[in-house]
Amino acid sequence: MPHTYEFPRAALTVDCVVFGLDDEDLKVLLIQRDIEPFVGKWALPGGFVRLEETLEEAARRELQEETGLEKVFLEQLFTFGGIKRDPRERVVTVTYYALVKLTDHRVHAATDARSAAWFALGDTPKLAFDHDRILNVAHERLRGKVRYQPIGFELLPPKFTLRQLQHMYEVILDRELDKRNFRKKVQKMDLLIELDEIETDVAHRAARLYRFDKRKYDRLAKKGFNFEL
Amino acid sequence: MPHTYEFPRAALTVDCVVFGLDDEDLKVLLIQRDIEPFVGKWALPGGFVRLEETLEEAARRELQEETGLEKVFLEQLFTFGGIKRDPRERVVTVTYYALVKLTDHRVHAATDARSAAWFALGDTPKLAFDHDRILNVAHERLRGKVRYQPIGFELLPPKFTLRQLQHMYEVILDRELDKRNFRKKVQKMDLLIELDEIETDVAHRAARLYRFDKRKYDRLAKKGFNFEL
DNA sequence: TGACTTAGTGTCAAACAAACACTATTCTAA
DNA sequence: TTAGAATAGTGTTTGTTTGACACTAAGTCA
Repeated sequence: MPHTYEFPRAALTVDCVVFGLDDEDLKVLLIQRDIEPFVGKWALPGGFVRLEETLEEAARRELQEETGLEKVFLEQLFTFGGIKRDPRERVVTVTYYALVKLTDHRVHAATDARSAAWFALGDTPKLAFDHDRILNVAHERLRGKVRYQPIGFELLPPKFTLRQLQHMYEVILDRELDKRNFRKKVQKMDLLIELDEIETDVAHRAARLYRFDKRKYDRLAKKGFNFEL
Repeated sequence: MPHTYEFPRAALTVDCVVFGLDDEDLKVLLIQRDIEPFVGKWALPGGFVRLEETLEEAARRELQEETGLEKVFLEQLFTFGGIKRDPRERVVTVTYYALVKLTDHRVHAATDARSAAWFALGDTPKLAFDHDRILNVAHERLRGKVRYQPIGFELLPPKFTLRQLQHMYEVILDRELDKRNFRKKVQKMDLLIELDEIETDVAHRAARLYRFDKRKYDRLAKKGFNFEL
């Protein structure tokens, strides 16, 4: 049990900002803390890094343990190392942001009885630690990155309509886009596969479904192609 | 001396990729290690984080101690947490990249007798640890970021010619730019202050000097202005 | 079958990007 | 002093991209 070092060491954690999208808003997944400090407060899912796992492995493990999520898009965000960010002792946290298809993960009773819930961005409670700040940084990163990397598709189901796609960008970028110009642009990129299917269960004319052509994108990206919305 | 914890902890370090620019190339500042492991090998300047300093403070302190550099542009790059990246034990490193005006810092005998030297990118020796990879990530980040944030000015002296500015972009982006189009573009941005001075000590017609108008940029950036080369 | 809802489509004008070449100024060296 | 070498500095044209803008088609529902 004792682990002794010549110099004092900071504790190392990972925290994840999980974004999901529904018909209305961009949402973030939070968990309610069941231990001190900040018992009862909402916080980002996360926890301590073990010596035998990489940072990303730690992030995925915590995500799975606390929210049940697996195999999600996950990317490192920033490392926060403020001296007093944890009241107990020095804790440095490596943060990640994740994008998930909310349709696949509607219900999320956390596996370990801790409660987890989706909150619309801009409607989140005050969070534990400096997690409000982390959430902010993540949101900005998402807004910035979505415009020049095709990560937005991670928020949509595999088959989607052009309207859903446009809506996703409108929500993230927080501005309206012109329907005709938007469609012109994405079609010209030639990264969408038009399917022989249309949406179902809508109370109006059904729209055509598309898939994102990831293989083609990866090929083009290697040759220096630049996705730009 | 004994610092004991219930669970084992990784050591935490910072490492810095310091970029400088001269008339020829983009350069990186390396130090030669004088302790194990990798004695004699070249490496990025860096060292252990102390409990009473933030990550950025640690990076600045190490930079000052090992290379004499102070008050440089410094931004967090990425956190590397591979399990075996240090042969001794688990070490997680938070990396930063710095941009310095090489003209101000031509000679860098390191203050603590460790030797430090500038290497042209693409002409660096094999580095200690995973520092080659870190250098690569930093180089890519610089290439990406220079196009939509006016950080390139950090590599130039306060007063510079349009030719120097263009050359800086050509070196970083690794492609030639059209002189007239380049000048048109930067002048239109209206972020350069034309000085009543021209360069000296050149064996040909002297060019006009300019300054980057940081105040104006900061004002515009707040209002959502987007620097794009 | 009429009303409602969303799908899907094209044109024009303005701004921007990319290609392109010559004259002007200063210094150097014969 | 003058010819040559080096870089400064400057506009136009053409094709491409962006942004504004409105109607018909298809399907659902009452």
